[in-house]
Amino acid sequence: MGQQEGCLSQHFKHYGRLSDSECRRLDGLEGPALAMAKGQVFWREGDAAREFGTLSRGWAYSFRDLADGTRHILEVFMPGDVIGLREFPFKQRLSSVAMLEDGEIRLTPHRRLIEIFRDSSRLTSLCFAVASYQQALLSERLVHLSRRSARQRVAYLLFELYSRTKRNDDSIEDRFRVPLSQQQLADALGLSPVHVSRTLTAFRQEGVLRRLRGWVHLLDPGALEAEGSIVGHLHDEIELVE
Amino acid sequence: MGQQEGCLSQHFKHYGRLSDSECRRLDGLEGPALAMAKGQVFWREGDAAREFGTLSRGWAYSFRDLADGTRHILEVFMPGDVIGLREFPFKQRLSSVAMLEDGEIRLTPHRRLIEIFRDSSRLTSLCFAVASYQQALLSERLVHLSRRSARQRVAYLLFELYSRTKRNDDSIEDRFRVPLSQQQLADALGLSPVHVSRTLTAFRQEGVLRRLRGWVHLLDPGALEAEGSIVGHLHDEIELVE
DNA sequence: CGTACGTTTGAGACTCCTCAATTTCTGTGG
DNA sequence: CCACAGAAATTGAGGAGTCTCAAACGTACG
Repeated sequence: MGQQEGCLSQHFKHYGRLSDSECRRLDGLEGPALAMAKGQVFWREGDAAREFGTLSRGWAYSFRDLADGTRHILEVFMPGDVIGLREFPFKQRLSSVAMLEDGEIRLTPHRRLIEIFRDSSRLTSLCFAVASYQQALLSERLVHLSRRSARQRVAYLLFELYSRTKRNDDSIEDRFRVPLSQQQLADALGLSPVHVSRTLTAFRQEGVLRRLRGWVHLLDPGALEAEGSIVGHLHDEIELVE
Repeated sequence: MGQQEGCLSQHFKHYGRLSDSECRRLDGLEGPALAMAKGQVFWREGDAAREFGTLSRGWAYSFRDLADGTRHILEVFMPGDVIGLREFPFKQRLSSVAMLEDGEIRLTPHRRLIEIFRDSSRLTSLCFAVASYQQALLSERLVHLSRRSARQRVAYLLFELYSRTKRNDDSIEDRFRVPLSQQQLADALGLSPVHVSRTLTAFRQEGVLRRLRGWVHLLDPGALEAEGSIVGHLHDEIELVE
């Protein structure tokens, strides 16, 4: 999942097999790579929504800023992910999106998607699948953030990122990237940064994981999975109907 | 939004204008009304997902039961709402669905939806809109449940239900139905039932609202809206691109 | 080498939870 | 219409978890 083109078809392949012509059809949608700098906000809540994006390099996140100054991170995107597809039917962005690090984004105008709708009900279903998977991630996070302890929340989010990393690259062992600061983890988990720090320290002292410079070394994946009471691996349960 | 047919087109109209033939096309999808009893669970997490539903009478909710015995309510459905559309691309239900009261549901097999995809890119876009609106509600709830006080959570949920009620029936003044017990409100808000009770009592004593027999009498909508820091009315911001 | 940012640690306060008892509501049968 | 049983809601008291504020420490980058 690098700078090269083909991210879109790569991503869609998670949801069902693609013929060569369908791959070409999808990859033909991708615009040129736009360079994005760390911290850059490239969509803002309320902006006109005329295209969706594919993150071809770097990590990003979507967020909402509230009146009281707090920020909530809704989604964390990793390279290869599709961004903003759920806003396709609407005129405006429902959340802002910013880069966690330097990267590249390729845009696809919504009208190209409508062409797909006209041409291929198979690809239409896949678009639905992409959007639904993201919604499933959101639901899952809602469940895990509402009535759960800080330990459970942190464990859940780290395990989600671990699972998604493995989905993209099966060769991943126990080290994976988490380029979020503790402030950002806190904003994603609804905790204070201070308490995120305490929780991570506790996990380190218990020998569950170690964190350094944007990487997590998972010493005891089982313990983390149990702590987060992960029911099943979402991407295993989600299978596209043929 | 009663027992009669036509719920589907009624619901879709929220997202864009429909021609007569499109209305007929949609309403032709609805199966016969199935009677459901209060408390009845008609989909269970993991069940095969072969159809979506339209709630033609009564209220319902979707939920997840966790290993530790807690339940989390993800969505609250009111008459006219579409249920389980987001599971269209998948084989299994991602959450269970149960009735809050007696009612009726009409089912539509997923393959009928694929026919729509083939026939009409306009209706395809509308399907996307229906799913995306529900996702927007979920995101909104995620934001409001994560780092907010009990007062803010309760205010937010009640105001969401108030707004959605008004979306369906503009003549609503200040009384609207909320057929959820405090236990169920707690399960939707990630609070204990005890604290929901205390919070509602506080609102009553402050003259914000009164609750009786599944109805809420809103004495001071502005106070509730401010308490929940509602940014804007979701359904105003969401407009389908033509 | 200095500055800015991110992380760690400590102390006290506050919100919300749990447990338990009591009261009110709702529906049913006499 | 009233009596009763079961469910739902209220109220109280004590405790656990997380927050805020503040200071010290570590790390990256100019």
